[in-house]
Amino acid sequence: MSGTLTRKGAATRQRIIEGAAAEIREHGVLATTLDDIRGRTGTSKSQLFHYFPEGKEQLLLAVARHEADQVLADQRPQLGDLTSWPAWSAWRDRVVDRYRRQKLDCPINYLVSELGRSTPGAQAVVVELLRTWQAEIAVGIRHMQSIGEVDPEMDTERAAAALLAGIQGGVVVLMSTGSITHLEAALDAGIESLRASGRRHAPSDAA
Amino acid sequence: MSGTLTRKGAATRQRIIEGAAAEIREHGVLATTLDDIRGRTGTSKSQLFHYFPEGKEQLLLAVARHEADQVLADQRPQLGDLTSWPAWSAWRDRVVDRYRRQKLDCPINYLVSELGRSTPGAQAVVVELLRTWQAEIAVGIRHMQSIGEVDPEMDTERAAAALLAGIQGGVVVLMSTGSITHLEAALDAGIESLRASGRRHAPSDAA
DNA sequence: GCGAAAATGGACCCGCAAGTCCAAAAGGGG
DNA sequence: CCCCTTTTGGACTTGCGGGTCCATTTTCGC
Repeated sequence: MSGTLTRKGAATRQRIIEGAAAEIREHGVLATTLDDIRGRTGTSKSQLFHYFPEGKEQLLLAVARHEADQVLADQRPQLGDLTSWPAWSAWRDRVVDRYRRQKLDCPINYLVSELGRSTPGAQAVVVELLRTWQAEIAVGIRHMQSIGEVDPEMDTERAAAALLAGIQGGVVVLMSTGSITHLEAALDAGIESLRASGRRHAPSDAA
Repeated sequence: MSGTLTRKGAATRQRIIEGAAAEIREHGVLATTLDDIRGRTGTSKSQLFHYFPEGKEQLLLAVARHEADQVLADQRPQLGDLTSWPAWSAWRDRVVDRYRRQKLDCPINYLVSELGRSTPGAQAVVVELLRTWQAEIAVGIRHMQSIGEVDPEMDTERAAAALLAGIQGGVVVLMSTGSITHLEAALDAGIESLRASGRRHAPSDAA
């Protein structure tokens, strides 16, 4: 893997990343060995090191990037279209659904707890994910302010941060206990808080 | 370790747990080996297995219990006394402070992501911690309802769940990015939401 | 103080999983 | 069709870390 990459090579590389991601989702990073990945993807040890010369860490980082992209992709298009209360509600349902389906894993959480500490690269991936996520929520809030549905005095970034924190915490609780109610409660509370601020400021019936 | 445990033995056992906890807080579970613990606590391999015959997992579980207790202990007495808005504020500060100090680790988070999946015991520890935590918050909310500071119609458990999720998420973000603003924002938003509900329902000046 | 039980030291074993190596098999441009 | 590059297979090495064992010392009830 010195610059050039055959069509076949690129496919293999991608297969490795996706296979590794799946394996990790099922069994956790800790329990996932290169041999597991090798077995699942039908590749050989040399291929793993051919495409990821720096070893496991590099592979995990690639997986992390892939999963981080996925997290946001799974919220589209709703996340990019928070322009009415029904739209917010649709996004809320989308998020809940996404995590309800794959309750066991959170690609990002292990990322933080295992790679994050050691690898600066992993840190960066997570920071970027959270930054983007929060920014998109903030855009939505600002839009609601512009149409008079949210208190214009509200600190947009801080509100977005609180909502994002609620989501993250909801996911953590989901992973810990298997219960999705915290995620739902956090999302509902966050959104309701936005609506309430709007009603307080300029009571326009928005339902 | 067959039932009896000398005074000295008990001390050693405790030293091992605390040393292991510290080691894990500094370097993460993944990077902590029995030899690290042995070195740090000035013990020998045989002692580790003497006190934790089932091996590393048993030791980690003991550490988990210890850390879980610590989490709640660090919030006392404020957590048990959420009886006025200043008290809520004091608790909020206490939580923020606690996590500001040890930003790197969250004993519970690794617990979830690494032990949780494999060990049913670890799962139980976390569930219990979250349950207790939420219950105490709920008691605080109910008290505020009883003195007319929070909307009596509010679903107490759900509100407590949302607040708890915000905290957890704030901690996760802190660990990922090193920024504590999310934790602060989540706490502030959650508490403010409670206060707002009270003002809406029965506007008694509570500042 | 004496003997049993507990506590300790540390050498040793063993398996697993990351990483290395080389040689063989596509693949693909000219 | 030829040669060079990429891709692949899989055996092998190596180190690390969990776990075992036994001999020795300390503790403690009587």
